[in-house]
Amino acid sequence: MTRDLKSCPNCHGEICAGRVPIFSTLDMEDLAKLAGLIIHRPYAKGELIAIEGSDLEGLIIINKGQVKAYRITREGKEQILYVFSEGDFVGEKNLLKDQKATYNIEALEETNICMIKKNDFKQLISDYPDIGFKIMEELFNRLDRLENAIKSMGTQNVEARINSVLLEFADKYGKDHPKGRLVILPLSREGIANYIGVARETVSRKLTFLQDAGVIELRGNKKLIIIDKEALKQSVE
Amino acid sequence: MTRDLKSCPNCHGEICAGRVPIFSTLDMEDLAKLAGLIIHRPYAKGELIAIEGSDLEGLIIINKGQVKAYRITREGKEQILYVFSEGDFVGEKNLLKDQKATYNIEALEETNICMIKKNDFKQLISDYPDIGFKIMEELFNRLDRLENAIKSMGTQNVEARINSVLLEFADKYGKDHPKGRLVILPLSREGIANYIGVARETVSRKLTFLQDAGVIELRGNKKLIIIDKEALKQSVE
DNA sequence: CGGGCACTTGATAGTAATCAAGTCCGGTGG
DNA sequence: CCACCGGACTTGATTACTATCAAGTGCCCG
Repeated sequence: MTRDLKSCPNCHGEICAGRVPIFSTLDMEDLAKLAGLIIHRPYAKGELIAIEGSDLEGLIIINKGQVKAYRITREGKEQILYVFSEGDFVGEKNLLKDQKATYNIEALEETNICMIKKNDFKQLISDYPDIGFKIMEELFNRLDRLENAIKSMGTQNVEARINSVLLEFADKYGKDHPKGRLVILPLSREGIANYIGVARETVSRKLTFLQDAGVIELRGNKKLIIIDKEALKQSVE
Repeated sequence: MTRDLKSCPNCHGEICAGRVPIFSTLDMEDLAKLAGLIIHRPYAKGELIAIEGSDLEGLIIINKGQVKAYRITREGKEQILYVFSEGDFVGEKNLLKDQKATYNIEALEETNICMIKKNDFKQLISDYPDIGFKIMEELFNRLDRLENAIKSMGTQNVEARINSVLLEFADKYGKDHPKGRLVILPLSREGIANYIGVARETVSRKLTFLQDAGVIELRGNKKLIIIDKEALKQSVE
């Protein structure tokens, strides 16, 4: 993060900030002011944007692409906590406390990020309480997801976990399709396994099981079609 | 929550608000103003403060006592998400969105709460951005705990889960003691089991195992002494 | 002193992890 | 265009762990 942060060629500051939900309450004039505070930087697939235990200079906003936030467990396994994509922010925990990053952030594909320095951002929230509310709203969503994840992880219910991750991806990365909803998976089988905390073989088995049950249709390794969304929802709650 | 909210006999508004971390940046004058907005209410042990799916009128602050926040899983098991005690707040998710409560809140003992209505609180944050920052800080802490919980739940590592809950309770409910740290457990074995998502028998077994290993010493069902804190920390990370 | 409740302890069974082969697919080079 | 190669995925067999079922045991309170 201490490397050269050059302006990214793919986006202009104004557009970038305007696309982000947390700034949706700002008008053009405010956005223009904000644009000056933003630093851009591109990352290649597999490149680390932040490393657990290192310092973060500010808030990171995903402008294009996808990233995963993960930790390595004591057993050496990767536990993915979040998958973020365009418009999401990350690194917020370090805004208030002078805390080190609590997880690694890695680009899952070619990704452009915008960064706002800590103090600039704090000032921004003081000036525009609505931005603070937006941040809180997003934090509530994350808490919600984690609370749900814990509920399903607690009950030893691997099936429910797979189903809810499929529904989550259907929401974020799905397109409508004559047979149902076509989902382009941001993660490999192993990635999904690391996300929901099971072995990768188990993911394979459960997915083929779901296919046999007619709930989904696998289309190679990166795509699948959700045919019976209700069946997935049902077993989640 | 729509029942009679009477002023509680055990506390005066000013003191109540002053004791709460999120209001620590307010001076006496502001606290006095705030006091007028607060509604008090006592709850008996076992009484429900909020029910999943019902409306919440505002932010709840625990003034005295302890509460648990939990959901019932599809298998009919209770999944405890949080244990809150004096100075903690809860019900924040409903402040911004007009959302129903996402979990039940139940008093674990005789408990007094303070409540601030939604709109009053939003106004308060707009007027005092520092309160918003305090709230965010606490939300970050909760995210942290949940992220850690997921990490240890993902790895099938029941021991790590027990150890981290012991460390958590040692922090919040522990007192120093010649042999180590005396912890007064807010939850029964079953409660602990529901908190970390295992069977209650497993909690018993692991605790006796820890006692045999000389790491803790059980003192009846409600108290224990942590003798070797480092051993617990070690296996958590 | 007796009853009830929470906790402990033991035996069994189920589920997912792990270990171990295969199989499929995309890419590369002939 | 086809054959080969490597990586990711699938499938199968075994193992390990925890849930579940089932008795006990101890403690608190009347």
